[in-house]
Amino acid sequence: MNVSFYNTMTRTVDPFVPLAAPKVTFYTCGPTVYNYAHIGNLRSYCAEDLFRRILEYSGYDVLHVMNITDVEDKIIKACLAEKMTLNGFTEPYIKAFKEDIASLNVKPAAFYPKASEHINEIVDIIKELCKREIAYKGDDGSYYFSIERFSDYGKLARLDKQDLRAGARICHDEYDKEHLSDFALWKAWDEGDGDIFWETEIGKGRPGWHMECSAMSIKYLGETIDIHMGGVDNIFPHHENEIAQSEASTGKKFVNYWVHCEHLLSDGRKMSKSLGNFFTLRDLVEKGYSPIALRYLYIANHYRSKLNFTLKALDSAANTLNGLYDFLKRLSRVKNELIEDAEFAELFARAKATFDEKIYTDMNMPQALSCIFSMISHLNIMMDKNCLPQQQAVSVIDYFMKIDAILALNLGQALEDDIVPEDIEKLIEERQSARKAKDFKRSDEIRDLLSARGIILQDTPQGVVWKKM
RNA sequence: GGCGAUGUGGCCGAGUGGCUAAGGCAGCGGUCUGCAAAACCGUUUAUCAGCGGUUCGAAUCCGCUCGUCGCCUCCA
Repeated sequence: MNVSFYNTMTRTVDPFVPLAAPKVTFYTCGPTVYNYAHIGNLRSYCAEDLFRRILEYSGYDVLHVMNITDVEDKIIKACLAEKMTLNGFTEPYIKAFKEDIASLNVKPAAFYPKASEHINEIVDIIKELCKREIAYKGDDGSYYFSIERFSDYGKLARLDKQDLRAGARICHDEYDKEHLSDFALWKAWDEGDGDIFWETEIGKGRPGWHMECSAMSIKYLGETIDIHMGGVDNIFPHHENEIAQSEASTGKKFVNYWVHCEHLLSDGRKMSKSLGNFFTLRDLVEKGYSPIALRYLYIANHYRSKLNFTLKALDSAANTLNGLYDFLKRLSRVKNELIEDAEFAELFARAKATFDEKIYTDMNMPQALSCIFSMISHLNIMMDKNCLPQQQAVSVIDYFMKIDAILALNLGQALEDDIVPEDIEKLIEERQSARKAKDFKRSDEIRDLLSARGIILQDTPQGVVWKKM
């Protein structure tokens, strides 16, 4: 199956052709670690994870690198205010970030390079850009990239250089640039930076924000990579600048495919603390939501559409997820003998083919899931009629386990045999005896007792089944 | 101010020229049950922000209006 997806550079859905199949080089912009990630940030990381998992599902071998921005204005300010070292300040947030994405079943990247540990690589690129006379040193000792001297500037965001200059906001503190839209590659030290600086061949200071992604992408993945992904708000200036720095210094194309994830809104607005619609994953977990329900909410919506987050939508996602678990449990209890059923085979094959087609066409998870739910409904009817053979139920379960490599919704957990404490087993038996004897007072007592322990009983025609609340 | 995106049933959201506008959640009805619950089945609610236009035909293309969102120097 051929994979295709929307490339921001071409603005079309393009067939994916990697440089050296089956290997795929994949770079994503990571967090700036001065705070906890919010659920808008996390949406991007989940979309990237889904993207990677789909590529792997289709047979590619993905080498994923995600940078960690640990040198930046806000970080420096906070560090100095709290009188901490850079690492001392950022490490807890890096740890929290990795915990957050792990709880969302985001696969770890192969490398998480930090800006602060790649100063040499950054300086080398700046030196190269100076040698090629594309970068210049300002009077303050900072280095800037001249967009005038890079003819392709603006090709990703489709901005015109003339407009950029005309539309740029007035900058009061950066007189040293030749043009307002030139951006900093290296920021010379000033008092505001305290003891956070590096002594290098190009002077005392720190890297500009855009440099790290160019340096790390080139170092870990090569001068030209297959895919670079991130949030839409990074298209300009961040990704545009990455292209400029990288291509101007190597003379080669930087990235073949650019993929961007849309924003998350909260209650129809941009998230902000003052509106009370600002959430971190930790906030939601405190409210009793499972990170996997949030993951479901993310992947059930197309990555290029804005997603309107509400607690009601998250409730809905959690309910749907429980429905999936219930369905799998029900399948696992099917014990019928094999009977020939051409209808099932056709239904199942069609659902699988549709699912593949949808995920491989610009990662259309909403439609892929839609076809899965239609199949579930058919299979439930077959189970209602007692005409789904065990062998087929098992093959459906196997399939769900297989696609969970993409969905990562812990579907396997639904099938794990819960260990029933003996006393619960006994109580269930006692209740059944009481019911037979029509001692409903006692049977209801037991039901309430178990309910208080978080056990829900289901009296089905096939017998009593229980599940945890 | 400049550029761009978007507005689909109670909610979340697919669908970008043509079968009866996916799917999920909620609601309602039913099956099951001693009664419930859970589970499952069925199902009500949309002509697609408003107005105008193009077309044999539009949610889907064009124009205007209104709302929301994003980018325009470091925010996923």
